[in-house]
Parts: sequence; structure tokens; C-alpha cells
Amino acid sequence: MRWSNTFIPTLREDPQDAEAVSHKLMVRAGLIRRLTAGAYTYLPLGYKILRKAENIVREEMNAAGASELLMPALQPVELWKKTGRYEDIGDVMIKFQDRHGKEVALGPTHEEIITDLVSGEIRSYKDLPLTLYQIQNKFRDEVRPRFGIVRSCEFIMKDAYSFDVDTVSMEKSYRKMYDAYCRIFDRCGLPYIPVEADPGLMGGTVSHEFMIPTGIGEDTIALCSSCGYSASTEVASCAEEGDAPGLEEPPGIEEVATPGMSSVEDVSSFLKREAKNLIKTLIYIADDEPVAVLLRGDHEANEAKIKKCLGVSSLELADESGVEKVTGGPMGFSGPVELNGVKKIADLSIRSMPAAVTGSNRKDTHLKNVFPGRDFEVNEWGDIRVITEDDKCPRCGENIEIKQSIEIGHTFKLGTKYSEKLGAGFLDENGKERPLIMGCYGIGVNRILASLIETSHDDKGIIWPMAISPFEVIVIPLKKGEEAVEREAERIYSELIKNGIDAIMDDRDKSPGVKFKDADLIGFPIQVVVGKKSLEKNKIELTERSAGEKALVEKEDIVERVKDLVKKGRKDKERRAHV
RNA sequence: CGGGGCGUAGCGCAGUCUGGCAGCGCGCCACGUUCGGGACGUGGAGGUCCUGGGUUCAAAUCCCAGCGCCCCGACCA
Repeated sequence: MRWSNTFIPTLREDPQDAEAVSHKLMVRAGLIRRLTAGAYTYLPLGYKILRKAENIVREEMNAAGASELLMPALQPVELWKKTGRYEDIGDVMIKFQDRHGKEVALGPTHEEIITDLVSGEIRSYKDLPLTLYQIQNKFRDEVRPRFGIVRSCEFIMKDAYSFDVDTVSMEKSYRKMYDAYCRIFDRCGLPYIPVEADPGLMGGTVSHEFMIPTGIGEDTIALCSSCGYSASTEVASCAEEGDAPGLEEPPGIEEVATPGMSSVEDVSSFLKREAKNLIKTLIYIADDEPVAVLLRGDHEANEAKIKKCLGVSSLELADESGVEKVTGGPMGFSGPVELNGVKKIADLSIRSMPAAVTGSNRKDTHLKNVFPGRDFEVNEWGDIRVITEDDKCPRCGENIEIKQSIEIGHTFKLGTKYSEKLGAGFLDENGKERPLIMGCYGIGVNRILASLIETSHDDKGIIWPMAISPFEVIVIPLKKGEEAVEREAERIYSELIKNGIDAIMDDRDKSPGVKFKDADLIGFPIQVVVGKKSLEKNKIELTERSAGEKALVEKEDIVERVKDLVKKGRKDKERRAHV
């Protein structure tokens, strides 16, 4: 490819609407442009990288025994109604009516569609196991798209689905996909961490997220460097706090005036008590029943854990009027003391709290010296909070780290959630009808690009690994019109192409500075610079983007040297791939 | 949906407080000189100042309404 023949609009300055490094660099390097919030055009260079990432995914999926197919993005909503996810997914699914008045949707994911397909085609245990996948644009009407292509409303997902006769066999299929994911992310050069996660709306019992720790992303994970424990903060369990220090003569409850102090922050600074000495009381509506959730002031509710603990499917914070109805007092002054007729669920950390501060269920008043057990009873104790940096590792007790991450893949053991509802069964050896046991596996293909840039860049720009770079080599003749320089650059370029190396020729009539800056910004792994001065000494300059050091190479050797470097770069990925 | 910020040439921004000729840098076009880390000179093109309404002799600037984008939160497969 010649630069002058393609379209690589690089920018000197950061776009004003980007905050995340990957977003800024993708726009500056001429990889993407935004059309509207959450929808991006992939320019030629960006699209080329995307296809390279797709191909790695495709190769590993095929190697793991999965078969590629392509389902329509356009889907009837009936199937979603059958599984009950029509309601669950709500406005995230983009829906509209076709000309016949039929309600259709743009697929946010394809469990319903593939299960419906398979239900009509799979009859016998002899057809199983089976794993199918596709790489396709998905549509989700996100509440808040952000970080460029990290969370967009239209994005590219590899979604795979496995079908098995029983859970033992499903575990094998799951493991194959899990291992394939590790190989894919290895080959992409991504520092991924698989963590235990919450299956959420997808259903099933167990799921794993593949996370890339970065400065951005919407997920946080808890990591233990001593034992290797890793889990999404959605599920990471919190160790119970120690026993309450036995006070000789516990002081009695005391009322204090707290005019206008309705937040934990207000109350703690007003009363000069640390947030961790406060008990906050959140009123939730769980499956239409009000529940009081008690947490330490400095802790955050983990709604997934609360749901599990209560065994409910819906959980929503009560609004102002709901709080008043339940507690008799205004929002911001709720407390567990004398709060009757409502179920109270408390985090384990509450148990050992001495002389806590709580709301009184009356306006502008709080209570001091409240002791759990003595001053109020709790219906249910549980681990219902989000893990914090102050917590210890739930496995080994050492310190843990909380890291913001990009979720790049997610694997689920679905079980029979979809197959039962959609009638996807098979006949076993005994002629008995049984539901298919399913798993599903997603990779955000565009997130591979964003994650790579987040984890691999410097102040000059992107540093691509050989496997995902838009081109493996850029050839830069320093001066347009200088015959010897141009002739030599052309020779090297055509030799590289002949040798199957993915090279680009910067044939623009631009100053050397511009060419260097652009090459660094885009981040081609290898730069071959042909200049008059070194050419007079029969030398060509060779730079590896990751190291940044220039080397002078005899011009007779340059093609071989580049070939070696490219091969080595490609080999690295293969070696990692087969560990 | 709540909080904050932004919207002026292709891109990045100043001008808005205090109303009075539409500006700067980069990029772009032409010519010339240049050519090893974002060259220089000369000349030039390019505007719905987000949209609509209002106030005023006069609005990018003040007022009202709306739209779009970004960040934080809520939400999330």
C-alpha cells in the first residue's frame, strides 16, 4: 500500500471530545471518526486492524472446533418475549415497527436466535456437542456510551454458543472456549486477567470475565498479588469483620440534631465521626416488598449480592415517597432503630460496630451510640457490599488491589435457561427428550483495539504488536524527488511485498519530520528510513517502534533484517499461542 | 435520568463577563526556496459564531426554549 493512495487523516492535536488515551490516539492516528454518540466509522487503517484482530479470533475459534455462521442483526421480538428477556433488557434493545406493523429489533446479542435455530435442527445426542459462532455488529441503546469505541451503541462482537448433552460435556466445551480466549488475548499481546463475575441478565450460575487492567473502563476487579485471587468487584466476597470490642458500660442511645444533614458525608463531618462509624440505611423495593439494607457509612451496596441474599429478581432503590412510606421520615434520615414492619438485611461488617451513628427516621435528627443487637434486630446478615481497597483477600487474607478494567470477553455457563423456554431439546441414548445444555461466549472485538492502545503507547503515539499492527513495516524515503533515495526505497518496498510482508510506503511529498511523527503516532512496529546521507555510505536506517533505537544496516542486508524482525514478531505470538 | 463542562473556518482555540468590522495557530490551495524529527517566504480560499425565538439602533456576546457532544454518577450482556 502506498500512503498517497489511501486515506490516513492524522491530526496534530487531540480531539476536544476525547478523554481516554485510546480514544484520542485512535482519532489522531486516523483510525476512527465519530458519527454520533456511540457510533464510529472505521477508516481504512482502523478497519485493517480490526480485521486482523477478527482473524486471530476466527483462527482460534476454528482451532477450538467452533464453526462460523452469520445470523441476521434484524430479529423478531417474539423470541425475546418467550424467554422473558424482552422485559429484562428493556430499552437497551433497539426496537421499531416494520411496514407491516410487526415489532422488530436490532440484535443486542443472539442467544434467542441461535437457540431457536438449533431447536429445529438438532434431534439427537449424536449431533452433539456443537459450538457455533459469528462475528457481527451488535446494537445496544446504551444509557451512556463512552471512551470512544470501548462502549459504543453499535459494536463488533464475536459471539459463540455451545450445545451439549449434559453438564460434564458442557464443562469440556466451556473449557475449550476459555482456553481459546487465553490464546486469542495472548496472541493479541494483551495483559488479560480472567476473573469470576456476575452472569447478570445472561443467566446461568458461573461466568468469567476477561479483563484488561487500564486507567479506564467501567468495571473494577479485585486482585491479590500474593495468591493470585482475582474477581470482579461485582462478586468478590468480603471477609467478615472481627468481634465487637466489649465495652464495660456501653453508653445509651442519644439523639443529636443534624439540621439538613442527609448524606453520610454531611453527618460524618458535622458530628466529627468517621464514615465507618455510621450505619447507613437504604430502602430498597425488592420484588415489590420494601427492604431496609444496612451498611457501614463508608461501604457501598452490592445489588447483585443483595438480590442473591434475598432470593429476589428485581431490586430498586426506593424514591423519596417510598422512603417516607416505609420509615415515616424523609430521605437521608433513615435508621434501623424502631424501624418496624420492614425486613432488615445487614452487611456482616455492621455486626461488630460499636456506638454507631444512624438516622432516626425523623427530619434533622440522628442517633448516637447505637449498638446492633441491643438497639435493633436484623432479619438477615450477609455479605452484601462491594469490596474495597481496605478489605483483605477473601482467599488468603493478604492485601488486595482494586483496578479499573476493560471487559474484553465474557464466558457464561448458561445451562438450560434458553433451551427449555424455546423448546430446544434432543433425544438421548435412551430415546428420552432432554434440554440442551448451553454456554455462551462473547468477545468485544473493537475493545481489543482500544485495550491494546491503552496498555501499549507512549507520548509519541501507539505501539502496535506485530500481530495487530495496521502494517508490519513502513518504508520512509526521506525526500521526494531524490532519485537514488526513491529508487532504493522502491526496491526495499517491493522486495518486502514480494516476501509477503505487510508494508506501507510513505510516498508523500512531506518533510521528514512529518513522516517520522506520523509513523510514531500510528505506531508501525518497524520503520525503514531511506535517506541520502546514509545511502551514500550504503546504509539504511532501521527502527523498532517499541525500542525506539535506530540502527544502521547495510543496504544489501536490509530486506533480510526486516524479514527476520517481522518473522520474530509473528513467531512471538505463535509461541505464546501454544504455551 | 441527576450533576458538571462544552458548541465560533477542516482541526485546536481566543473573543462572550463589560453588546459595536469575525479573529489566532495548525491544516488546505498557488508560486518560489527548502528537505534527517511536525521547514520558510509571498499570495489566497474557507464562517448558518449549534438551532429557533426574544431584548436592542446594534447580538458570537444579554434573556428564553430546544438540539448536539464530552466527563462524573445511576444503569449495563
